[in-house]
Amino acid sequence: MTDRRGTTSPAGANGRRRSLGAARGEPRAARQPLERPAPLREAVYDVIAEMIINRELQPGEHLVENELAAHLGVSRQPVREALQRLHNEGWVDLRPALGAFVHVPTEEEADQLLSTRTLLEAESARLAAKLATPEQIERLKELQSVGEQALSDDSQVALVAANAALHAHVVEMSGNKVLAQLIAMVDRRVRWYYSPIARTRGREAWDEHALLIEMIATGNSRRAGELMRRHTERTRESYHQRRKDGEEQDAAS
Amino acid sequence: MTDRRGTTSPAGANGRRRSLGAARGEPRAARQPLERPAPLREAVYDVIAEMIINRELQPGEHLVENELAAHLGVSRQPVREALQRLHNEGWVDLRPALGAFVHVPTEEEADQLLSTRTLLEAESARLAAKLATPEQIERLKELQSVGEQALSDDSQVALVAANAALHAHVVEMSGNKVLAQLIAMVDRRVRWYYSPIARTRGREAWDEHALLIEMIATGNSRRAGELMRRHTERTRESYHQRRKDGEEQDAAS
DNA sequence: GGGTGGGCTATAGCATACAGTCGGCGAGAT
DNA sequence: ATCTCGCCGACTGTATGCTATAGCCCACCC
Repeated sequence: MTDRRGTTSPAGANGRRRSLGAARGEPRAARQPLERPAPLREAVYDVIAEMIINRELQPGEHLVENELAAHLGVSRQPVREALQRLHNEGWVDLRPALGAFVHVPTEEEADQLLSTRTLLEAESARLAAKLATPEQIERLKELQSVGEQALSDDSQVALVAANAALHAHVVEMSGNKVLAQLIAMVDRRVRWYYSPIARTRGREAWDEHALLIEMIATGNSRRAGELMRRHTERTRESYHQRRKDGEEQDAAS
Repeated sequence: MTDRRGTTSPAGANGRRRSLGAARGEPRAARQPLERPAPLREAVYDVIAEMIINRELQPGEHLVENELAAHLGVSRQPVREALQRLHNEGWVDLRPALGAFVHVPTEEEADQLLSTRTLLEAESARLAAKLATPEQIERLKELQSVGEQALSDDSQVALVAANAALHAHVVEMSGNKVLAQLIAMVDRRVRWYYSPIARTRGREAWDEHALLIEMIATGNSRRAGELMRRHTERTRESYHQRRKDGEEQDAAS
């Protein structure tokens, strides 16, 4: 200890774990003085969450700390911390003395997530209609046209992104950060469950969006909330429908 | 340390924990429901959360890992993991390279938590009325009388506990685990904010409970939801009222 | 042949060690 | 006297080491 200047060998502990830096997209060559360290655990969290969402890690799969650490080029410590956080947010189950397993979604859970989301999103729309500023409404309309464009282009990826952006903006307009936090949590998991079965509802959904924006713009909070409720409710129905279709398809094949 | 399980075992490759296994295993069929070691991090989490709730740790206070670890007789590792979880649940802020600080509640945040709670609790009451079984309704009435008893005894502690138990049971009756999880999260923080300012509303609140239970028992979901909404809304109002009173008192003193 | 217990291996949980960074404080310069 | 710069202590972030446990395999017993 206290070997600050004198004995610090310059050769020790330098180029390591750079691969992760690249993985989380750090194209900068020059550094800014204000640049925060950005803890490794954050990067690890992002990577693992990503792998879970796009099914690189299957539900039920055992996540071995050593493997992940080796794979990512870091020690077990940041991996553990990332797993903790993933656990808190419902992505993985942590069985004492056994470790982390990718959470296995159940149909019941998906349904509860979807209906809870309906509740929260409807409230956010209601509040948004109450508090909307002209700039925010303008922004909403922009996002709507982005979605329309994606629809014309028939670009699923862009459509999903536009949809998320629009909903996120409504949530932000509600001004309720607690609500926003809960929606963010629920929403990500919804997307995870939902993704293998269905994509956006397309035309129909964006027509509903247009109407919703109209209500928000005119400050009709009651109808805005109601519309959003129905809107997300339909998404829920389409989830069940497509899941059923999927089963039938499975049975047929 | 070493006050947990007997940790002074010689690292011998042969003399493994035979004796302990036999002692714990006992004959057959006796136990082993799910006896798990219960990770240290859990215990640490509970202790720290408790300290935050009852103001042993003041808002804004810097939580130094070493101090906590020494105080609790464990290493920094479990402490760090507990802090992670506390961060995810909004109890502490984690500033990179600076460490953990007890979250400083703002009035805006308290209000948003209270109104979000209103939304969630109302929904849980609505669902509870829809799905209630006779046994659950019976249990509700029991809890109500426990509350009435506490009211007669003028026991604040018992009253708070009874109130929490009743609400928790309604939530459980809703059958929606996602909703329950969100409410649990929001509710604990509400209690934290609320506790220094106000206690339960007493008589009034329990009259409202009685009516609510009536609606749940008769399966009137619409009115049950509405009642719960008003019920928690009044709690919110009383929060603002008492906070204002407190300010005036502060100014006067 | 089937059940049972011992031992082995892999892995989580916890502890310790090390390195980098932040903020403060004081000595020296202006 | 005030400002600046470099040193220092403290603490976090990361890595590594150690130990106990869970689950499995196989040998052994019935």
